[in-house]
Amino acid sequence: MTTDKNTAGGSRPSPAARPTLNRTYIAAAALALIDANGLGKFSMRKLGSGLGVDPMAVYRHFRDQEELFDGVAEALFDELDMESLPWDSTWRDVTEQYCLRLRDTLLAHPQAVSVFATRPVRSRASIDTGVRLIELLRAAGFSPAHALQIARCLREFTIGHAQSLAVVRLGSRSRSRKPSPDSAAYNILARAADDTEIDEHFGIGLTAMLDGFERLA
Amino acid sequence: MTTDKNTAGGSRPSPAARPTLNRTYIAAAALALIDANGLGKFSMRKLGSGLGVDPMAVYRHFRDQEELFDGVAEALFDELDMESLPWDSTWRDVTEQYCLRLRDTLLAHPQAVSVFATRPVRSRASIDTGVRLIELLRAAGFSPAHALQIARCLREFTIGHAQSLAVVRLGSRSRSRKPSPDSAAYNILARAADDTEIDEHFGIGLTAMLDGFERLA
DNA sequence: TAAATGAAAACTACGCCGTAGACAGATATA
DNA sequence: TATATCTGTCTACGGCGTAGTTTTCATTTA
Repeated sequence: MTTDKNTAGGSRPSPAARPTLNRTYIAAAALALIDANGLGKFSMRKLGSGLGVDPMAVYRHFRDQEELFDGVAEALFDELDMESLPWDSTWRDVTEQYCLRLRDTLLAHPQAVSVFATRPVRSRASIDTGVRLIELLRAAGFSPAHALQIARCLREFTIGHAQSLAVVRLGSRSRSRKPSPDSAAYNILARAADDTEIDEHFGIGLTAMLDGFERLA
Repeated sequence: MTTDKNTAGGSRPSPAARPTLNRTYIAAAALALIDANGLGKFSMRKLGSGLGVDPMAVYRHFRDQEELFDGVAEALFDELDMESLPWDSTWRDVTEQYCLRLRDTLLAHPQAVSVFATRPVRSRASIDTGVRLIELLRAAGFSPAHALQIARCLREFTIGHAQSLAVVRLGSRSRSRKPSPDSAAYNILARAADDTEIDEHFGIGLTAMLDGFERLA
């Protein structure tokens, strides 16, 4: 279709203009495309055209779209920069920073949150971080089982929160903000919702959970 | 293509065999299809064929696939049967049962969890339940803002947990269960993971959170 | 009874999608 | 130089969502 730049002969536009594809570069481009247009409008063809490359070129590096999305999730994890957490601080400090950073990073990519939420990240970096977190909790006096359970709970709450918030913030749905159906009870809800920032509760829930975990030590 | 049952004339297979389409019936069929084949393999055409109907017939009742999925989320909410919660018990009892029921219902449809997680349910029943929950928490001594925040936290943790668990349970990915990379630290994690049921932590996190909320009253 | 109405479902068709498979050029290895 | 490998290209197929149009049929009205 757009064969105007590759004129019949089949020579590439320029030799070293593009630095050869690789998984992380492609995954980053895919994430950018999802950020820009939403997951629903993503396609392998658009990715190829965004990369200035034939759509099938991506398949040299990823088996299929699913595996590419695994790569996108991995890219999101890498963006967390987990090594820079205050690992020498208290377990409570570390876990809280972990959650906040996870939340902020996901919310920086609201269109990609569900990609991250719907698959396990199994990269080496991810596993190492998990191990490190468990070790920290063990050192703080938690049993191995409790350490694992705490880590799981925090991760799930944070992702659930980010997902929910991303939905609200993107929210192309729901035209009628306040139908206000003459019920006093509903007005209480509406008023409370008006007065409450949509993300204010995360800190409260996190504190509540961490407080609750203290007594497991 | 499959015109063998409608032989040229165009008469339907049987007059009253199918009770005319409607939103809830179609949404239930869509949910069943998602349960059976996964969200990725769902298509409007398969839905039509599953209903014994032309694919375009569904568009009489839903604007497009997105709106159909809204209907699926609503069907999931209705399955929660929120009216039957122990509304006369303590706030803690009610909220705990709410979370457990939400969790169980979502896990009964692991392939559809992300449909529920990625859109707000705005049906009358859903809003009424929300209002009722807020009222209950208010009556228990929480401020309107805190009531709302507590409800949001519990919902997000529960959905995040269900999503995570659904991913693990379906998990067609990840062939290598235990690569066991000779690290003692890793072995601790692996051992803990072996000894810890994958869903055991939900109760712990829920209790921790609810304990933490007690002090807000 | 017969004609008019209107909703429900079917049919047709368009452009986009994921990706299998064969191929071509560049680069590394012998 | 000969050969293998690695990367990106090209072609093509079947399936997809859904816009636009037409058909069917139950209901209403004359």
